[in-house]
Order: sequence, then C-alpha cells, then structure tokens
Amino acid sequence: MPTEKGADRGECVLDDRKLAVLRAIVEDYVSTNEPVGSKALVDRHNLDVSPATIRNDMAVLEEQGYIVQPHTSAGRIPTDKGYRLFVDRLSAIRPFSSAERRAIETFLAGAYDLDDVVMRTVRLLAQLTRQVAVVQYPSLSKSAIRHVELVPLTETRLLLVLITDTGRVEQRVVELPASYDEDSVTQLRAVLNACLDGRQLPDVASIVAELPERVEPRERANAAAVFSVILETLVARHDEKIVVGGASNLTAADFSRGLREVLEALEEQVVLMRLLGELDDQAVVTVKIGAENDVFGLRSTSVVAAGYGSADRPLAKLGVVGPTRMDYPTAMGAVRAVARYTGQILAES
Amino acid sequence: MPTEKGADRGECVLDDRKLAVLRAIVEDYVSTNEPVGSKALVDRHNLDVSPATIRNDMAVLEEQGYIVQPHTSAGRIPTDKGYRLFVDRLSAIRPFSSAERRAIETFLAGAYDLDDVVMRTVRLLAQLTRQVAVVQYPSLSKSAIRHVELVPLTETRLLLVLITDTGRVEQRVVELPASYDEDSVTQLRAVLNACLDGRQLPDVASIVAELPERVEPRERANAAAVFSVILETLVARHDEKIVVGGASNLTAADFSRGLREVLEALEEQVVLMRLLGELDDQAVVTVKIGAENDVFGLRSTSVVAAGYGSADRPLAKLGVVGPTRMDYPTAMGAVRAVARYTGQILAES
DNA sequence: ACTTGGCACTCGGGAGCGCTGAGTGCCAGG
DNA sequence: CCTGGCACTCAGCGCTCCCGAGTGCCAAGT
Repeated sequence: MPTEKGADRGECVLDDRKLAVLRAIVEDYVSTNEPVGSKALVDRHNLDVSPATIRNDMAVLEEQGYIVQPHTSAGRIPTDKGYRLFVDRLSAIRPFSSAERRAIETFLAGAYDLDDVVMRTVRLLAQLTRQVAVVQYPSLSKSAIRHVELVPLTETRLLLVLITDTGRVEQRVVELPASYDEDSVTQLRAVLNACLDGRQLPDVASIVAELPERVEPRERANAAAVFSVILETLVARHDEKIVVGGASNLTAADFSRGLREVLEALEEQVVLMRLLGELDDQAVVTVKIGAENDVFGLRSTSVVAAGYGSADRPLAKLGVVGPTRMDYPTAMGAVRAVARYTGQILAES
Repeated sequence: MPTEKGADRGECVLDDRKLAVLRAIVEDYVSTNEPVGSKALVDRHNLDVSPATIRNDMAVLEEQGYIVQPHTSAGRIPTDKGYRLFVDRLSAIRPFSSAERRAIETFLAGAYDLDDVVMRTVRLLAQLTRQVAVVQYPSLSKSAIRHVELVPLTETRLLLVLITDTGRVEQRVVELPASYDEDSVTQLRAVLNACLDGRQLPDVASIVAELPERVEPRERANAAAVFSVILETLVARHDEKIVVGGASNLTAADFSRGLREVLEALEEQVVLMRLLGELDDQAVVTVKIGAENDVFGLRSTSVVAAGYGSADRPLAKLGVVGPTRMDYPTAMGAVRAVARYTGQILAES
C-alpha cells in the first residue's frame, strides 16, 4: 500500500482527481476573482463526481496547504503553494497563435533605436498580459564596446560617449585637470578605439589599466581623467537600467491597500534589479509567486520573467508583475514570445 | 452705493472678509481633506465674528460658485473656481528656506549626465511635493548640435549619433543603399560636423537640404540616406521625451476610482506633452486647475509647472500633477526652486 | 446695514438587527 | 471510496434608527 506509506509525508499523495480539482480551483479563481466552492466546480468543469466528493478532496488540499478559505463558509482560494504546484505540474505555457506572433513581430519591428525597442517591448508586454511590464536594458556586462567618442565641450571638459554593440549609448562629462589641444584628443580617441573596440565590457577594466603607457607622458594627467570616468561608467549602479510600464493595470486587480507598496517598489530601480537578479538563468520562463519574492512590497505579487537575447548570449531580462491571482499560462506565453522577438530584433541591429 | 451697483454682475464684490473666508476654507480643506463648516472655521482661524456671519458669507461664496457642499448638511469645499481665485489672489508662492535650497542644490549637483539630471529632478520634485512629478527632457528644438558621429555597424549600416549642447544624445541606425568604405564615412562625418556643429536644430533642416552638393556624386546615395535619417530624427514624435515619477503618491490622495484614468493619462507621453504644451510660457510658475486641463483623465487634477533653463533660453518644462486639493503655495515653491536649479545645472554642463 | 443668537431642518454615516444563501463538515448508507 | 442528506456557519445585504455636524432663516441687537 504505497499510499498509506506516503501518508505521513503529507506530500505527493495527491491522486489525479485532487490535482484536477486544484487546477480547476486555480483556473476558476483566476477568471472570477471569487472563492470557488464545491458546487460551482462540479458543474463548470465536468468532473463526474458529486460535490461532496470534491469537498473531501478540498479538505485534503487545504490540510496540505494548497488552498485556504478566506472565512468559514466561503469557497477556497489557492495559496502560494497551490499556485506553485499549478505552475510546475498542472499547466503548460500557452503558445501564441501565429496571428498573435505576427502582430508582436510587426509591432516590434517598427522600432528604430534601442530606447524605442525597449519602450515598445514594455508597452507590448503590458498590453498583452494586462499586467505591469518590466524590461531591463541590455546589460552592460554582456555588451562589447563598438565605439568610443570624445567630444570637446569647453577648455577643460570633454564629453565621453561609449557606444555598445547592443545599442546602448552611455555619456559622461569628463573634467580634465588641464586644458588640452585638438591633437591630443584625436590621439587619445584613436588609442581608445584601437584598444577597446570590440572588447567585452568586463574585460575593459584590465585593458584600461594598461593604457596610460601608450599615451605620451605629458598627456597622462588628462588621459587618466578620461580613463577613470570610463571605469566609473562601467561599474556605476547606473549600470543597469530598467523601464516599467502599464502601471494602470494594477488598479484592475484590486490590491486594495497593498497598491501603494507595489507602486513604490516598482519605482525603485534597485528593488527591481534585485527582483530580476534572483531569477533562474537557465529556465525559459521563470515564475516567482507571492512570498517567494523576498522583496518588500511585492510579497503579494507574482513575477513572470525570462531572459532575452540570442540563445548563446543572454542580454538581460524582462517580465511582468501582477497579483498572484494571475493567468500564468498566458503570461508565460506572452513573456516567452516577447522575449524571443525582442532578442531577435536586437540581434539584428 | 458701489456694492449694489456691482451686485448684479455677481463677481468682484467679495469684501475682504469673504476672501479671508475662502482662503481659510481652501487651507483647511487642503490640510484635512474634509468639508469645512462655519463653526470649525471661526475657532481655527481667528476671525472674530460669529459662525452665523460666516454662514452668510459662505452662502454668498457658494452662490458665486467658489465653493459647494458635497451634500446638504455638510461643510463646504472649494470648486475649481475657488482654487483659481485662491491661487491668483489669496496666496503667494512659498519661498524655500536656504537650508532647503541647499539640499536641492547638492542633490542635483551629484548628477553626471543628462539622464541622471532628469531622473534626479523627477525624484526630487516628487519627494518635495509628495505628488507625481513630470519632467520633460530639454527640447530638441531649443538645442544646438554639438557633434555628429557615424559609427560603422555592418557593410551597409551606420549608427548615426547626434549630440546636442543640452546633453541629449540621439541615435539612429541608418540603412545604406550601398556599401561604403572608410574614407567616405570619414569624409561625410567631416562635412556633417563642419556644417552642423553649433547650429540650432530648427535651422538644421535647411542646411541639410543643401548638403548633397558638398558630397562627391558617387557617394550621394549613401549620404542621402544619412541626411534623411537626420531629418526624421529631428521631427520624430520621439522628439520630446518625458519622465514621470512618484506615481505612488497618487494613492495617498484618494482619487477612489479616477485613479485608473490618471495613471493611464500619465503613461501616455503624448497626453503629457499636450498638457505641458498648453502652459503659459511667460509666467514663472503656471497652475492649471481641474477642468482647466482639457485632457481626459486629468480633469480632476491640477498641474503646477514651470519652464526651466536659463532666462534667455527656456529648454523645456517640468511640474507636478496632483489632486485639485493640493497645497499650491508649497507646490509652486518647489516647482520654481527645482526648475531654477535644474536649469542652472544644465547651463553649466 | 451688518451682525448675532436661536431654532428647526437636513441628511450622511455608523451601529444594530435579521435574513439569506453559498458553502462547509460530518455521517450513515450504498 | 463515493454519495446524498443534514445541520451549521457566517459574509454580505438591506433595513431601520439615531446622532451630530452643519445648514438656512429669522427676529432682535448694535
């Protein structure tokens, strides 16, 4: 009797029907936003057993922590643990129809620079999922330098512009200790481009460290200022940039009073970075449910996210944030599809 | 009897006490968020008359449309018209203490590029006013070109980078009709910089129109592609960029169900552009109250905004959006102060 | 002519109450 | 192990009632 043996473990002993019940509860609750009772279940899904049977199953599911009732004599709603099981074993990513895919593709294809790609992506994702969308700019640490430019501003000031192969353009003002002449700037620019062009950003630090040798001694002070700004730019917290969109979707799913916390969390780039940073890099789409996000203010939300970029070269992450009561299959489908196409678009340019 | 004569006009006949009453009502309502009654007024402010007198005054104010009662037997709350009068004649911009000004200054001074300045400005403004802050990037049409750069991407693709004297960096990918060689790019770059450097952007269109003549015939096709992208970039709707921050402050001032509309409006760059576009360019700080904003979704909000940039050269606008029930003097003070310092910071760089 | 106290009136909103219906748990029989 | 039956629970809704803040009006006072 394997069932009895497993009984004290308390897990994994859910038979097929109980799983079906859980799935049904999740689906119904997600679509109606109301606790679902045994009666409603049997006739909406065609489980051919009586409500009483379902009730027994539900009692077990509740005992094991997959569902709860908000108050006695109400239906059940899934717990974080219940959603987790649902996502892991009871559902599949909803694939998008070819029409939808084409729509996504054409919408993104119209973009003409990196900012535009990111903006369109965030809008698209928010619209497809009716949730808040979060898109990270291609990570600097995954990019290579494509060009370095120095633009004279004043006697002792240069504008340093770093262009990466992912289309990011970083700019910084450099204050020089001394004035410079045209030639020295031209020379420095040439050195920089010669040495840095095509290099991965994480490698740049060590390369820059050796550059001073290649500059004429009397120019070293100025050059050093430029070099240090380059290094700063690469390590700055400014490093990773995140865009959020679709915040108005939060009002639909009534967070009642948690809304403030959620909005605040979404405005903190740092918090979002941590959120995305915790994701599994391997999986196609990762889902974090409720309290699994140990980020204050987002404990009552779920995050569905994926990395984007070509397969061999993940660039950054994007995803959606919404109530735990979320249509996971669709959200996962949307995130996966958008990640794919965004990655594709960026790979082309 | 001048009073009687003016009576049928219905305006402008408010004596000093009635104005004081209106001011008191606005102030109390703003701070308590509750309809204010005659009794509460007399003891909170030291008007030395009886409640009955105040009631008479309030009746007049209501008749003239400056205040209303949300329901019979409640206190009064100001109307848009009431706030308007308050802002125009009953209050003054609250000047900031020198400590506050210093805090603003140091907070902004830490910024190291345009994006950072804008981000800091928006955060600062949101925090100072506890409202939603809106900051427009320096308008392209007010900027001059400082440098043009062409970066080779592939055989038939260039990255065009436009840098303006306000620190904006616009980038676009240019698809060339034919492949190019190093020299032709170098030459084109030189021509562009020679002709465009220092020019005001609105003038660029006409200058670019004459450029083809200065390019060797066999390069014209490629050059034309570059030129047309330059022109597109300048006129694109992408033209003006706006950043919003502090959305979580909206939850404090309970918009109840208007919140969704407000959030939606704030996510539409276009809507915000129109909002700021309608502002008076002359005034130091302009205030739009409630229905004065003919933007759907923001009819129940007020906007306090100002242009920033040096006096002789307005760059763009910034401001806050909040409920009509807003502390106008403080908001105006904050907007004015922040606009000043942000303008100053940008002028320096 | 304005101010004032008095007075009757209004009505939003909170407290108390009872009902209903959805939903449950348990049990005894198939 | 499933099922129908039964007693129980309780959130939410609608109802009434009442309180008190606030008003408008009026007649008397300055």
